[in-house]
Amino acid sequence: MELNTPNKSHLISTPLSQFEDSPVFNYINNLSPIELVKSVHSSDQSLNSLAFSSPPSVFASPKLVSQRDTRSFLTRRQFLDPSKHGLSQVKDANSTSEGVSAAVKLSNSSAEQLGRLASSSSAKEVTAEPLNEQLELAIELPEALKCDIASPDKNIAPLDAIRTDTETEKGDKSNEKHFSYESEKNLRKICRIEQSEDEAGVDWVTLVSNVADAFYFESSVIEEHSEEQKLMVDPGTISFISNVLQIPQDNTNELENSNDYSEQETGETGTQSTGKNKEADKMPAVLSGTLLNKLVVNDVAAKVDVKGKKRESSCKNRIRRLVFEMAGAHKKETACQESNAYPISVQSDSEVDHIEKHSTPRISMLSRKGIGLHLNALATTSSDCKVVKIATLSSTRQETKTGLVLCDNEDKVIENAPQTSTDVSDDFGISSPKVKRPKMEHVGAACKRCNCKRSKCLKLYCECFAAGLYCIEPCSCQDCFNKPAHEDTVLETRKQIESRNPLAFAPKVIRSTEFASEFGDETNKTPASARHKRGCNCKKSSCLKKYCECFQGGVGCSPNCRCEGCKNTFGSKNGVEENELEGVEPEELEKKFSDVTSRDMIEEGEEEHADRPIPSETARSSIQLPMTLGVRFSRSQPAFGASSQMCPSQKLGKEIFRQPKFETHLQAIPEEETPEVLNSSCPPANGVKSTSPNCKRISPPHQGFGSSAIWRSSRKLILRSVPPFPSLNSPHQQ
DNA sequence: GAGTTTGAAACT
DNA sequence: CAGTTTCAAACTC
Repeated sequence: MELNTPNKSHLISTPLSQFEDSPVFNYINNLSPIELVKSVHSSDQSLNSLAFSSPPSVFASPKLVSQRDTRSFLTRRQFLDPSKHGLSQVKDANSTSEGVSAAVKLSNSSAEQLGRLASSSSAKEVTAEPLNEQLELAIELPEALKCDIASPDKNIAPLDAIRTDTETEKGDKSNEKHFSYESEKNLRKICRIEQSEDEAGVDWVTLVSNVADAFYFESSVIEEHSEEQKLMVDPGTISFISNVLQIPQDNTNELENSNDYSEQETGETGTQSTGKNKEADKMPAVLSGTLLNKLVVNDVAAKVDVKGKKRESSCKNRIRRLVFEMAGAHKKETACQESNAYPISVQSDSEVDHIEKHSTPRISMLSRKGIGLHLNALATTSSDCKVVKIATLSSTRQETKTGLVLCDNEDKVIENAPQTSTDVSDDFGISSPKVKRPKMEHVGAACKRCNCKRSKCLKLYCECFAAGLYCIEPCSCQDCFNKPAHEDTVLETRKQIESRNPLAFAPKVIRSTEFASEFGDETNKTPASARHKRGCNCKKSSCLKKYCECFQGGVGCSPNCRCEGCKNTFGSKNGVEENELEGVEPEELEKKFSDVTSRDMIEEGEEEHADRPIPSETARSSIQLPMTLGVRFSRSQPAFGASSQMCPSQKLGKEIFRQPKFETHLQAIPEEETPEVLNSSCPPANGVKSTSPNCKRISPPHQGFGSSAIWRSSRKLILRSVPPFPSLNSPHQQ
């Protein structure tokens, strides 16, 4: 089923061979590796890649350009094969910050790049670098992207090295071939993903064929229309495309095994591809652009061939659907978890193992991908989740603009936290066959199609908007502006809302299980481990219906709740207090109070905590208190994303370090305070997290999470990755 | 599917 | 900050 378009790829490939034969090519090959290396700029291969993809976008509006750069970059990665990516390695920092300039450079320096490829062998060796470094790199990568690649990151170099492995092969191949090959590969991945994830019976084959057609079409037309198309492309589309491409890749990675590192990283650098490849380079960029056009801009791009248009439209819908479905699948899992009290473990053992093995690369991918996952969407199931979260955050920042993701109603993410977990797993390619969304039914329930009529889906009333998702067809909304076509409006609105409440888009439910799971803690299984950030205000539902956000999130009510007659089955405010307080010593109580107080200070909307009994969770060691304070500061910062991101990560790290004790009781303060994003990282609601066997395992040796030391390292990474409060609003922010 | 209930979000 | 209104989901019939 893989690809129906072998012919296409074949056609495309021919030019490459010719290219290779060209004198220029030979010349490049003959270039000494050393020289080539000089040309290389470590940090910014990615930048270059971006530049390649984005050149056309230059003409577009500034926003678009910036977005495209990052997005296109991400997209490219996906398309590029590990083998192809080699070319990209070298480039780096120099090029970058300016996507356009970089692009120009690329074309000019193609020869150099080719030479680099030749020299790649040396670079390839680098690949061997320790995973830790890779992780760091991966994490950092997002930052770099955010920065527009301006700052060359040393870290990046390793990635490049990794990429290089495949480069040698690439060097020989023509860009076009790569492109075709990649597209095919991607398609295959998609198909696989679908198969694995989607049993629903989507017509993947058709989708694939369509996609392939689209690509083909593009390849043929790109040169002619690339610029126009790009200009016309809707910004939202770009994100969309990136998402689509990315998702498949991730999944594929899993499926495809070991090459994750090479692939992922290669993908990044690969995009740059050697100079030879101006054309080749273009291809990925073009693809991204064309896809966008096809998907979104069909209307606009009248210039495209009729054929292409038709395909585009079909592809568009399908692609979207694909994306969402995938996301939805993840969501489904999460949803299931939530609804069922987390019957489903997010990750199977195998998954965990896989993650461990490949966590680093994946993380990097995520960050690079800029999947556009909203913070809300972010969630992690296991320790890996932590990393993932970070990556996502970074990615979000990178993309700067949005974080918005098209949401398929069917698969709509339930709620931030829960959803995220699955999403993340998918991103990582974690979604192993085993993991298949156990409960589609739940998913359906979890997935909500908004039905907004008066809010235009631009207010938090809209679930899609609140979740950082774009509305899609399944939605029954009226006068919807929450679509890629209105990205500017959406971003603007989001910005406004964030200005009012920086955590408006943060996950509402904070879960402490993450850490606990890592520590092998099972205590978190109890709903008490998770809490609603602000608490509910129920008066008539007794917190026994979905009207109650706590209940809906599968968490017990906390002292923060102002509910009346709370009977929350996940843990009533009173019940929790009683239970937790029982056996607590006076000292602990004091501590709890202090924690609560600190918490209150930290949390914006929260009120009255002091009055209320403090849950045992809150009570921790005296050490915690300081931590909390630290978190607060971070939170005070403006951008929700930043605050959430920064705070949580910091908190987490601190907690981990300082309080190993928490293994058993990690929940309390830190959790609540932790930014939603972080929280979300944990498996959705209830129990998924702690309950799932995976959680225990989660400590990935690979990443080093297993040991506290590792954690430290992870922490470092996290901190790095977290930019100082990037605001979603400013797409330009890098 | 229409109408009601509910509580969060938005507004004043 | 408190009170009120608006809104859309959740729920009921």
